[in-house]
Amino acid sequence: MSVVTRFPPSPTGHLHLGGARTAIINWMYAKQNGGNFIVRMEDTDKGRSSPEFESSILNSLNWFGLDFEKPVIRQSDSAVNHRKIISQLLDSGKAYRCTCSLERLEQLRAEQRSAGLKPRYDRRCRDREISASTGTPFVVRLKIPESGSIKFGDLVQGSVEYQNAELDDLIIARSDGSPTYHLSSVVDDIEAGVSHVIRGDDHLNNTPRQIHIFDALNIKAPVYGHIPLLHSVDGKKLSKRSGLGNILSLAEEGVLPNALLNYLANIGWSGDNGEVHQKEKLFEKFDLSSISKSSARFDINKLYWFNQQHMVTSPPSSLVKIFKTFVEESEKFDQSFFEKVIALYTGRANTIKDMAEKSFFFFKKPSDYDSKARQKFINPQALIILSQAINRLQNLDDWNRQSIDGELKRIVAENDIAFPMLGQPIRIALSGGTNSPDISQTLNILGRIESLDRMYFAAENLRS
RNA sequence: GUCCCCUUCGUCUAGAGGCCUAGGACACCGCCCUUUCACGGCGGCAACAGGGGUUCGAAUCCCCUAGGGGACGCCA
Repeated sequence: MSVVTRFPPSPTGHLHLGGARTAIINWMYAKQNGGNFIVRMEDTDKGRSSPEFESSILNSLNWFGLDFEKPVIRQSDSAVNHRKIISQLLDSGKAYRCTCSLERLEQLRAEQRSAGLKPRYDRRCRDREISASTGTPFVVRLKIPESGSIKFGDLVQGSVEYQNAELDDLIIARSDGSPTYHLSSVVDDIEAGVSHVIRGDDHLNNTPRQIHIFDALNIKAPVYGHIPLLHSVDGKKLSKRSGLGNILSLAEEGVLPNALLNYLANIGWSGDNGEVHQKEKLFEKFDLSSISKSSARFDINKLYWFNQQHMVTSPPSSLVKIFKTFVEESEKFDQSFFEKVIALYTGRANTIKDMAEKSFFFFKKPSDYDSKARQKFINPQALIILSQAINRLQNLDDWNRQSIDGELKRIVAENDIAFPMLGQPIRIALSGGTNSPDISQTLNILGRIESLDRMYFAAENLRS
């Protein structure tokens, strides 16, 4: 049997982290087993679905680099098939028409609840043989056996058993004839030959109902795997409010897709001992059956750590494009300049955005000087040494890291001062503050003209 | 309320009766490296939810309690 997994978002919102995780796991499972991964838009809720969300979700998937079968299936396209199946179920006596009103259902639930029972449909219409031409609106419900149980093996949860007595006769068609989620989901899975349904464990309770639909259709149910939900830092279910409603916002911060992928795969699973891996390596090692059954919290710090690791191992040239989006007037600088700056900063930043913020002075003269830094390192003597450095660097034969470094060391030795006495004023002149990478590297990359210009300007303006 | 699932350092987890003085990773703290900021190296802090059993022996098996999550829609 060939493996087919699926990711069925409803286009009623952006792709959030929880959804991204189930998508990734489905994708990995398919890859691991040489199968196919399909994406199906569950857009039957016309009121809430929108094309904007649909493309946002697809964009997110593409950003991750998860390849899925084309074209993307749209549930609304198979409405005819769904209706056919519904009448087939009706004809075979596996389903029945129910004319109970919404009001009655609501009242029934209220009564059951107050009696300490689980709210369930009481099957009043089950044996009433209501015809299609009754005149009153009706829904179609599936006949669920009143006794016995449904048992299935779950890739994550292990062996799961539900008593049929806990279930009620679920609605498979609304009074307007349209199919409900359970039915369309099952029918579409059959249609697409889905072999493995891997989804959030909020669907675990739905599974016995769906298996009953498969049974009624005389078709073998797929293999299930219910992964625990991802929670936000406060332990609650992830929501748009927690700021993680859209994974594209992480992309905008400069989180690398592979880093997020790596992090997401490592939640609830450490068969890999938390190692850093690129996408291709990840699905070789990932093991669905060893994923934890308890829900996990999203930890931005760990994500940042993974991101840094991935930045460090990525060739700087591959980061230029994203990096540029954070730099003003980026067209003024060439590719190799970007690469040099990035190489200098990969180990010093959590995200590309962070990197751009920390290295801003490579692209823009500092507009002011940090007052604490001034106080600590700028004094008459420091200014004299700075001027001396300007002269010496101006006349340096070669402008490269070694020659600059050698010259600076000579100046320090001749003046018999500690290196910071020279280094920090230069740093302040170049960057506006006291934090920067290695000073000779910084001078080297910034270039002779720009460096001297900044130092000269600083020597003049730091006087007061 | 009812049904289902879960519970090991702050967080993610290792752990399938003796290998556990409970291991790793992130975060945090300290030291080293160092010319600042980082990286890196070394070290530290820190957990078996509680209570009963079973057993020579329990983080691991059983029961109860508590806490957390999910589900109970003519949403998906």
